[in-house]
Amino acid sequence: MSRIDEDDDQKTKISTNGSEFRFPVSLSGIRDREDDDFSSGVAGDNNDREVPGEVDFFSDKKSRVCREDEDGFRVKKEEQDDRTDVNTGLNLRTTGNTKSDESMIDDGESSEMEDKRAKNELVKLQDELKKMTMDNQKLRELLTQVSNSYTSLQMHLVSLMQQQQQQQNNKVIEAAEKPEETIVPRQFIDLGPTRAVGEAEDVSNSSSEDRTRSGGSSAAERRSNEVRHGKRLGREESPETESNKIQKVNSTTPTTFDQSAEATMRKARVSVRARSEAPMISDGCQWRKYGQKMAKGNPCPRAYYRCTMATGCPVRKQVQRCAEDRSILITTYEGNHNHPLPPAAVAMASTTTAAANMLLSGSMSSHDGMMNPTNLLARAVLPCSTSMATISASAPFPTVTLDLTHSPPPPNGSNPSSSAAATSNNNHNSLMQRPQQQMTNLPPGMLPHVIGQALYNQSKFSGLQFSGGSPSTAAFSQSHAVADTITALTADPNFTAALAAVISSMINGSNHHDGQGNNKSQ
DNA sequence: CGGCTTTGACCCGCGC
DNA sequence: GCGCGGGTCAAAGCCG
Repeated sequence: MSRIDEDDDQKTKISTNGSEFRFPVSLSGIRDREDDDFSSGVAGDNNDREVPGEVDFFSDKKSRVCREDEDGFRVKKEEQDDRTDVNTGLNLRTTGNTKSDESMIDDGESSEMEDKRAKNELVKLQDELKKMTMDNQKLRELLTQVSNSYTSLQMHLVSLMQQQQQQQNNKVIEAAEKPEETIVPRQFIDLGPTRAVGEAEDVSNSSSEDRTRSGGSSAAERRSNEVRHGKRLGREESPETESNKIQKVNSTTPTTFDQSAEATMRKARVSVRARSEAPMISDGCQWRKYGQKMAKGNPCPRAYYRCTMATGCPVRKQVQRCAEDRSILITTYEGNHNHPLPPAAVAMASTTTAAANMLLSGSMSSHDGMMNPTNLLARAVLPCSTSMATISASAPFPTVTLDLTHSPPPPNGSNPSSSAAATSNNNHNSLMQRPQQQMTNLPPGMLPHVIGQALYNQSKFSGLQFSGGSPSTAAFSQSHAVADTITALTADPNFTAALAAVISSMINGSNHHDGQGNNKSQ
C-alpha cells in the first residue's frame, strides 16, 4: 500500500514504510503518475529506494491528499486526519490513529487484508487515471476544434467585411468624382503584386512607373549613404545610423529576406495627417529640428526633425502644413526607434510602425494573395468603412498616410472625407510626389480592434502557414518575417491602445500643444 | 552652459 | 552641363 502525498515544492512523494521518494509533478500530473509508479502497480518498484516486504502505513498523523478535478488537473490540497482518499473513498488508516483496531487483528491476517486492500485501491486508482487521461485528451481535442473553428470564423468575417467595404468604397469613389484627382484609386489589397522571389529585395520599387534606380535603394538613400560614407562621414551621425545600416544591408547580397525586409522597413514612411493648430503634434518623443526648407508648391515651410531620445536613433520626421488647409498638419515619420519609448510615445510609434508594416508587407511578394498578410490586413481595414490609411508603395519611399483629419462619422452618416481626400492627395503629391490610394471613413472606434485582430489573426495564420515550411525559399522566409513582425506588433498589448490613443489624440486633442514629450520644436 | 532653433550653405539626384 | 528641388549640415544665436 502506498499513499500519494504532495508537499509544497511540487514534488509528489510516495511513502512506504516511512521512507519516501519524490518525483517531479508536471501540470499533467496524471501522465506523470502513469509514467512512473502508478503504471507499475505498486509504488515500490523503483530501484533507488527500498522495497518493503510489507506495506505499512504511515506514522505521521496529517497528510495532504492530492485531489484532481474532472480534467485531471490537480486543483486542491487538503489535509485530512482520517486519511481518507477523496477519490477512492477508502480509508487509509494509519497506525497512529487506529492502534486499538490493530490490536484486535492478528499481524498476519492484517497484512494480507491490507495487501488486498491496497491492490484493490491501486486498481481503482489506475482505472480512474485512465479515465481522466482519456477525458483530458478529449477535452484537448475539443479545445483544438473550438479554436480552429473560431479562427476560421474570424477569417470568414474579415473576408465578408472586406467585400462589404469594397462595395462601399466603389460607391464613394464614384460619388466623389474629383476631377483634380489624377490618382487612380487602387485597392489596398492590390498593392502587393505577386512578384518573383528574387525581386523582393527591391520592395520599394513595386510600382511599374517608378523611376529607374540602381539596386534596391532609393536615390535619396544612396545619396544619404554616400554622404555618410563619403564627404560627410563622421560629422554627427553615429556609426550605426539608419543609412549606414541600410547600406550595410544593401552592400551585401541579401541572402535572407529578413535583411531586406529590415532595410525596407527603414525606408518606409508613415505620414500622419491631423488637424492641429500646434506647430507639431505631440507624439511623446523628443525631437530636434535640424533643418527647414520651403517645399515647392507649398507656402508653408517643411521642418525636419530628428529623434533625440537616444543617440543614434535613426527616426526622423518631417512636419509641414497642408497647403490647401493649413489647419492640417502633416507629419511624416521615417525609421524605427532603437530605444525604449515612453508610454506617451508608444501610441504614435506603434501606429506608424504598424502602418509601415502594412505597407511593407503589401509591397512584398507572396506566393498566394490570400496568404499575404497585407491583403488580410487590407481586407480588415477596408471593410470597416472609412478613413484612414492612404498607401503609396511607389518610389522613392513607400508611404502610408494615416488621415486623422476627419471627425468620427455618425454611424450611418454621410462620408465626410471626400473633400479631405482630394486635399490629402494634392498635398501629399506636393509632399511626396507620388500616387496613392485613399481609404476613408473608418470609424475610429473600430479600427484598433479590426487592425489588431486582423494582424494578429493573419500573423498566426501566416505563422502556421510558413513556420513548418522550408526556410530555403525566400518567399517563405519573407512572409514569415512579415508575419513575425506583425505578430510582434500586434502581440504588443499597446498596439490596439496605441491606435485608439492616436486617433483620439489626433481628432480630439491634437490642438493641445506640445504638452507631453518635451517637444520644444518651433 | 547645455540643448535647441534658425538659417544659409552644401551635396546630391534628376530632368532638361 | 546646368538648374531645380529635396535633404542635411553646422555655425550662430536663443533660451531656460
